[in-house]
Amino acid sequence: MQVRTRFAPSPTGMLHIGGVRTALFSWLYARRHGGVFILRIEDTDRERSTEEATQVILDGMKWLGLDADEGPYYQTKRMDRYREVIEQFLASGHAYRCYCTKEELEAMRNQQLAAKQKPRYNGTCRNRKEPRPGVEPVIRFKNPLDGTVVVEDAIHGNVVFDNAELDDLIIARSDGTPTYNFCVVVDDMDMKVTHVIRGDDHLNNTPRQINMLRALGAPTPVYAHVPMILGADGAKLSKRHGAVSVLQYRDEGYLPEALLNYLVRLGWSYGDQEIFTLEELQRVFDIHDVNKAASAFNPEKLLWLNQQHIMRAAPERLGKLLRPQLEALGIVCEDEGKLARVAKVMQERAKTLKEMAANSRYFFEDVQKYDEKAAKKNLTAEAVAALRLSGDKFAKLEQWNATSIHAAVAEVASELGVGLGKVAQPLRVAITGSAASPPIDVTLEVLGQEATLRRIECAIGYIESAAG
RNA sequence: GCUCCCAUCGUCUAGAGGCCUAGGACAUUGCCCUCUCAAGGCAGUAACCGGGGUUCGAAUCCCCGUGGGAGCGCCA
Repeated sequence: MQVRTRFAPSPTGMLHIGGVRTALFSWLYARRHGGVFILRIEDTDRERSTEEATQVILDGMKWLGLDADEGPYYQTKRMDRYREVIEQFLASGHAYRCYCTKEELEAMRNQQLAAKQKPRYNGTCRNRKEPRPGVEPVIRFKNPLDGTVVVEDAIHGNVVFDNAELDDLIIARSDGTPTYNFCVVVDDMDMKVTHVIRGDDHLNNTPRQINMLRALGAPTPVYAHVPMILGADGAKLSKRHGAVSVLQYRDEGYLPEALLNYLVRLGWSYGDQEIFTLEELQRVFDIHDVNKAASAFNPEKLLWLNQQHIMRAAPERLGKLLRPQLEALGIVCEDEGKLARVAKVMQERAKTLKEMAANSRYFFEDVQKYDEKAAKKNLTAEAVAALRLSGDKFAKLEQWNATSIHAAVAEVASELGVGLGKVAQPLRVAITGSAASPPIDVTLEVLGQEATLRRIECAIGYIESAAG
């Protein structure tokens, strides 16, 4: 039997990392088993669904590379089908019209709550024969009154629910529109979903869905209720830490494979391995190995993983991704070769592409302003000799590469009788404006001879004017 | 309130009764490497929620607490 999984977000809020992780698990499981991954947009709540949220889902999935084999399906386009099944339920006696008013329901609720009972519909209209004038009825599913439902969950094992705990849920509102739990059932059946992987906040909905599936004579899928993601403080995920659009991670300079790698390790592990490529994950991921407990989102580990993936990424690709980050800083560079060279020397010293861009300015524009502390320490009167001699030697270099530059710097140091640092640091500040950069030789190589000489002159001028 | 779920370092996790003096990773501290910043290497601090069982033996199995979470909508 072919595995068919689905990701079924509702576009009522922005797709965030919690949703992405369930999507990832579903996608991985389908890929691992050569199955089909379906994307379904659950937009039956027209009030709260937004075009923007739908677009974020689509763009986010695309950015992450979680490609769907089928869909996106939209529930709002399947209304005729839902009506058809409701009619079928009504005809078969699995559902009935309920004429209780919202006020009556509300009163019942309050009464039950006051009596410390679980609020449930009491079944008043279950056997009603005649309509009630003046009331547009809702349609309820006739849930079995006794017996138990066992949810066979791939993560939690068997979870048993008493039917007596369940009530007759509304499957169609008085305006005729179908409700969530019902639509899910019809969709999962029609789309032949074999594995329902979703957040464990849905575990309680599952027995109702199984009962409806049975009433339809449809097979029950394998369920896997994955634990939720908590905020860094252990509380519910909020905007402060992670409940933001996934696209924000792209804009902040995260690599999709890093975000995915981070999320997959939340509740899942494979020995002691921390860093995975997507190809590896597709090979080794198994939903049965997912933990039961919720886990807290840790931005620092995400940052570390992002850096690890940046270090492993191809410079050409990083260069392309660096470009928009630089543009956000007002730096335009169309030279892809140079962008790749910069990325190559910067890739093990940036946790995000955004940070890489911010620390790469000097490769693209002359130094506007020296870092105060760095200048005070390194752009001193004593440093002038080293700068001047370096400049002279650099000017004479015919081969401009790290090896020749390194040799020149070493010569300066030995001729002046000082350590390498006494030459490299002033150069670094002169060239980059700061005390931190890749090794001075590769930095200068990427920068180019002309700009190097210009900036050395500039720094000497700065020192002399500061002294005078 | 009722039902369901969950519980190992600060965080993510390994752990399927003896391999546990509880392992790895992030973070943190120190050291090494070093032209700076990183990266990397080495070392350190740090956990089985509590109580009862079962067993020769429990982080692992059972029960009861406690704590956290979810659901109980004409929301999804």
